[in-house]
Amino acid sequence: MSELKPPSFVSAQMVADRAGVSRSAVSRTFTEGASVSEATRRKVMEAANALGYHVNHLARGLRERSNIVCLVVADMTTPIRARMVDILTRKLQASGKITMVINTETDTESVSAALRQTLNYRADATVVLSGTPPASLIETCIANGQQVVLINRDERLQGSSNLGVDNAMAGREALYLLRRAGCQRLGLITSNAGTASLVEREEVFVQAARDAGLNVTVTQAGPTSYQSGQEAARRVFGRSASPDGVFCVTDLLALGFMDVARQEFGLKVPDDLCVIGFDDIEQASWSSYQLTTFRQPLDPMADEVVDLLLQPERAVSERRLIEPIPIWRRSVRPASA
Amino acid sequence: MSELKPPSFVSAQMVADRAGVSRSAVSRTFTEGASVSEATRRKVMEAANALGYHVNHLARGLRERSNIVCLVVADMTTPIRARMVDILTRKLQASGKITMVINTETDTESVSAALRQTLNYRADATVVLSGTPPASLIETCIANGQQVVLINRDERLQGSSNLGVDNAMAGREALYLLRRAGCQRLGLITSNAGTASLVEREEVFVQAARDAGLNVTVTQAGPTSYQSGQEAARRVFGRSASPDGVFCVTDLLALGFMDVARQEFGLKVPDDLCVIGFDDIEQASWSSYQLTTFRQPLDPMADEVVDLLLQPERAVSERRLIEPIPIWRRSVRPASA
DNA sequence: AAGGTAACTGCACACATGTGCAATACTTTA
DNA sequence: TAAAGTATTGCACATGTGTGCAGTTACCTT
Repeated sequence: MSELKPPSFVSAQMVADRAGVSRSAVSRTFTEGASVSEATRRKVMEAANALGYHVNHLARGLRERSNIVCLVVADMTTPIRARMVDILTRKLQASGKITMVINTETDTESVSAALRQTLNYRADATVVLSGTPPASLIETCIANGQQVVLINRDERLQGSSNLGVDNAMAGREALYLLRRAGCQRLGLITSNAGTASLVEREEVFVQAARDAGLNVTVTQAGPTSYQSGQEAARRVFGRSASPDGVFCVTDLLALGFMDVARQEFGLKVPDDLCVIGFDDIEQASWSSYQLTTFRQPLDPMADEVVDLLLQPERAVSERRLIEPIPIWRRSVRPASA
Repeated sequence: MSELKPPSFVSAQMVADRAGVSRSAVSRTFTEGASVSEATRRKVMEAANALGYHVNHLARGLRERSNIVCLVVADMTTPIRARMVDILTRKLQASGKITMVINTETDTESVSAALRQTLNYRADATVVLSGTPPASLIETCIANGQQVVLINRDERLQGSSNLGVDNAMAGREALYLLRRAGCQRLGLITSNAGTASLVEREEVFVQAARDAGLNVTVTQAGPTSYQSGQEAARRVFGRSASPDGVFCVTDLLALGFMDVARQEFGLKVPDDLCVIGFDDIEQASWSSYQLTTFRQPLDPMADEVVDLLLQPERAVSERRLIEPIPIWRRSVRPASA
């Protein structure tokens, strides 16, 4: 569409001409461990600085690894996602990679387009934070020698590395905490996202309750957000048999739920109502909330991702599970009254 | 350090061989508007799909524009930054660009490294969301034909496009709202970040108050965060002559400030204390806060950035100012009692 | 001083692409 | 049917690197 002139960058040849050496000398000057005499190196550096030369990583990427890692992510404004992107880009950078962010919707078509971009730019690896990539494209990535790491998507896709938090543990522990607090009528709040992680937390919680002879009212609101949490609370407390202990599969849901429960229904947390979330986003620690929750250990997870990328042979297809960390705050009573 | 084999991608030559045509034919098949017969195009597409071929954008980037845009950003977990990154990546993608995110600290050394990466990857353009890039590097970028867009950094750097919100307007309006609410003792809460934007909001507010014959107590806490807002509140209300109306240069500061004022000092908002923020992050609208604030119109700003990139001739060095939108909520009294 | 060795340098190739130019195949017109 | 015109194709070049290989230089040892 646009016939824009490409930017005119300075090439190694120009530097070589100015320094009066061969282009190879320039290349070697900028290559770790290559053999160049101190004299030529100095001449080259001088010319390079004068001209403002910077090695072209695109061209370099033609011969060897591109050092590009693609990050496929949706819902980037969600606090937990923002933190993950932050930490990942940081750690990837620190290990010499550069991050391309592809912002998708969670629908498959959109993710497919993202995966194609990954291939177009010859990324060494693709990290998928959200959405469900189609198996066929994953295979293409892997066939081309790319590494694929899926985070918190537990669809087992052949050849990709999987990494996620132990949702089952959170579901069981949440139930334990609520029971210990003496809650009689349990509730579970989830979104309609249908992500495997969310579903797993829900199912384990409900099953564990059933095993203990307790019933759970499941409420499914809209997308994973504060507003959905509010709406869920209005639905839950707008009728009889309202719960006195709820597990929200996400902190955002929990915070919206708490606000409506307190402000619109006059409930006291944790006296009348105990609330547990999941993620440990920053807002959960704010003094208005003090939400008991499970922290996703993002730092160790990101470390694990970087490790996988640096040592591809470690990339077993078996799923790596990381334990979430229970964060005890004041939205749950310590023991039954 | 690592002698990792580069991924083995399928090239246009392989497709050509399989389809029994020349490599040019393959190239033209994937080039908009090039001349290829329907028959060969079909043969090529078939071979390409069978092999899983994807055009190498790195190689393409050698001859023409790379379509890469670098986003230099710090404090990515801040809600306002996360939203900006989200919106920008989205819009850039929609206009055929791909985004490289470079996560920096705000210190100059770190930003310099980021700018060098930009040059290494032959980005068409660099968008700086945070930090202050050194003028010399900006010049290098521009000399190489790159476009540089600085957002909310009003250091006027020669040749770069500048874009930001009208901080002065917000400062003046904040004062007006507080005075109309009948506030007598004004306070201003700021961070120690020292960003030009923050400083400008502060100075305009203080000056406007002075012009009206009012005094303002300025409190400078730590970095721009909820915790700094809390700390500021403890400092402010822990002594005599505490304010009954404050302008916090950032929503995060305002929310922390409000929480401590209400929970630790028993103040009622807006009855005893009026609070105004800036940014309109999502949490400002949460029912626990209902913060009156000024919205950064991120969508129009991002549109403007994309426009600038697509029409470089529009990139005047003059600064583009966008008006923040006053968002009226309940943290300020509508009129004096 | 001769010979051997180690350090350095430059040539040429490979990497994957887009396109100008000339050659060829096909279609239309007189 | 021939000529003229048009659509398609392939060659070869250019883009900027890194590196194997061979050739050159400097230095050290005997």
